[in-house]
Amino acid sequence: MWQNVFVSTRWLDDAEMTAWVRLAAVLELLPGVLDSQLRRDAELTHYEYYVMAMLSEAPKRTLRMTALAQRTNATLPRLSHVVKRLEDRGIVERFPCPEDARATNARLTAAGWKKIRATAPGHVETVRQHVIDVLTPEQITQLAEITGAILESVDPEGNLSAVYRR
Amino acid sequence: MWQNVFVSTRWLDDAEMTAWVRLAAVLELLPGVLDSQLRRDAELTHYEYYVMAMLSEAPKRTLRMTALAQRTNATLPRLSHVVKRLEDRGIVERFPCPEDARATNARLTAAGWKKIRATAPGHVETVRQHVIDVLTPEQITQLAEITGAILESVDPEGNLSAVYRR
DNA sequence: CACACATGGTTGTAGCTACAACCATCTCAC
DNA sequence: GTGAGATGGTTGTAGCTACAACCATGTGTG
Repeated sequence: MWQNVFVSTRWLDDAEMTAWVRLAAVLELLPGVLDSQLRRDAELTHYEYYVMAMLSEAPKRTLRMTALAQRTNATLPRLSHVVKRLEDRGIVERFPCPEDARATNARLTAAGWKKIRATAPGHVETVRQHVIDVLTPEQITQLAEITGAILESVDPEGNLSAVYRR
Repeated sequence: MWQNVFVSTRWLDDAEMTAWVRLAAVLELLPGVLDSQLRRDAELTHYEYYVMAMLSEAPKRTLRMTALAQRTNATLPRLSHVVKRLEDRGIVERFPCPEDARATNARLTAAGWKKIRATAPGHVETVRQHVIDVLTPEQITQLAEITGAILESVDPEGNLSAVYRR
């Protein structure tokens, strides 16, 4: 039975294998690069930065936990732990949602707002250095198309952010 | 001074931002998808699978720890921990390198070889489903070029595998 | 209006990774 | 040949994520 699966498997050809091996390497290496720059310059993980960035763009710098989890591509438990730590550091604050007693709102504090404004330039520079500036404008467009297609298969119900939907 | 940095920052335009946000989402979501399929079907993380795959392709299914770390894009401490666990499970075995008493060789056992042969078809199918088969042949080529460029900036000295060098 | 189920969120814990400290062996200049 | 530094690898530990269990509130059906 395994033999049958084995022989019927559609293995990857050379071009496919090259693309996949490189993508896997990016998956492995790029997060570490982003994390260590943010860690060094702002004592922040990339995910923490993303949480702050999403809050900073929201009305009143406030979002419900569920919405924030969607925008940051994370599960609720993970977000909950992270927000607790950010709260302990005075970067965000949590308060019950008035319209729905089950829900919790997270808001960026003044200190958090100041911190992300100070951190953003260095982070953007890192993203430019390792991703944007090494690609041509055509490749930027291609990358958006390619990642869009991958995301549709990884998150078919659109559970996550609408940011990347096309 | 920060003001100066702030105003001189080259922010991302719309096309750049779209590409980056989507890539960041892929970075966040795809590893989880790969991990959970392998975890469910073979009690393996994606990284453990990769370690086994690299060994399975090597002469005598044996590699030195340093070479294995390079091929799997990992640090030596990380690899050391992972290999110890795989050794406890009877999937790999370690023995001192005859030519260099400092070095250690890792070898895939017969059980490990059997396991990866059983696991590979399902994993390849997952990679096809979420990456390869959602792209056109042109996009596969573009993806290889794009990830190649990113890897050159992330790993400029070529410390890691030659697999992705062009 | 009561019950079942869905939704929103938190908490406990196991397991993996990063970082630093450490040890052993090799290389080479003198 | 010996001391200094480089190389190869392991181990300890702090911190983050995944998963499961849990609780409170909301919603809909009879």
